[in-house]
Amino acid sequence: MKIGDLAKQAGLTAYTIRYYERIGLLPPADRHASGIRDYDPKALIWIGFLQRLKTTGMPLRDMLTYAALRNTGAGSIAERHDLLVRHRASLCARLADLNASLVVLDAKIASYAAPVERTISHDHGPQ
Amino acid sequence: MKIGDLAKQAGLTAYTIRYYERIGLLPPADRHASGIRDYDPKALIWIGFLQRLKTTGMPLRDMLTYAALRNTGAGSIAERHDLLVRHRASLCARLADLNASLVVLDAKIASYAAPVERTISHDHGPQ
DNA sequence: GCTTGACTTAGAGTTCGCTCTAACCCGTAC
DNA sequence: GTACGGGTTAGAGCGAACTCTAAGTCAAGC
Repeated sequence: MKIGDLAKQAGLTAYTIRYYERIGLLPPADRHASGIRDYDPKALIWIGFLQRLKTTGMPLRDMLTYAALRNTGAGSIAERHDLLVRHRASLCARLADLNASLVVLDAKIASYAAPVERTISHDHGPQ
Repeated sequence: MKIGDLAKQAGLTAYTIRYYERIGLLPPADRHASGIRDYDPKALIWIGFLQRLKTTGMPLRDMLTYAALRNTGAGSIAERHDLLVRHRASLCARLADLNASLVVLDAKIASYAAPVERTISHDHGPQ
């Protein structure tokens, strides 16, 4: 699987994949004789997980930490577990924050909705 | 109220407040005779709302649109309402996405938790 | 009357996460 | 055998949202 195919399937660009490899987020890919990167479809699973971490707001440097631990093998499982638990906590905090913001937003929308009707009936209404 | 006080109360820096004024997110502040910005405490309410929009992922340029509408007065209420409704939808989408990610994260954590216990009992456990 | 510290401005610098360019190579189809 | 559509590299550029610097002004306290 060439980099272009992997990129398409992952919803990334080839630039991004090379960038991830460069900073160490993806392991160096196997190469064809001519130097072209040749990916195992399993790479998609790892990339998918990275995308999850990303959408939940984890910065690349923390993903790097996680990736580095992963490369050290089973001995780092406890540390990886802890890292994810900490990330889970920050995700929950953000969820709570966003839910609170949703309430504020709804209140604001409601406060606009009523006056809009009044304005319409004053300015353009049937009477 | 000087810019430093406002900054402290809003949890921003004076740099950020001047930046917001420069790009049009905050109205030009009143000035002392000597040119120093003199804020009405009401500015805090507006800044607080901007921070809500920010934490819910609205980019500054959309806040600028909203601020510009607000400056045109009551005639823009319907538009402001629509802008917030659209933002609400994107917030809900993000909440759904994050909740889904939380499930994935929990699964991953669970998959680590079991092996960790096994590892502990093999390597350092009482038996 | 001088120091201190907060203010002013324009504009440069920083961080993050890409995104692209330039210059090159290489295998396949026609 | 050549054009094309990929691939390769190092490194520059970008957009967002600040963050800070430089050079200067000014008011209050000692």
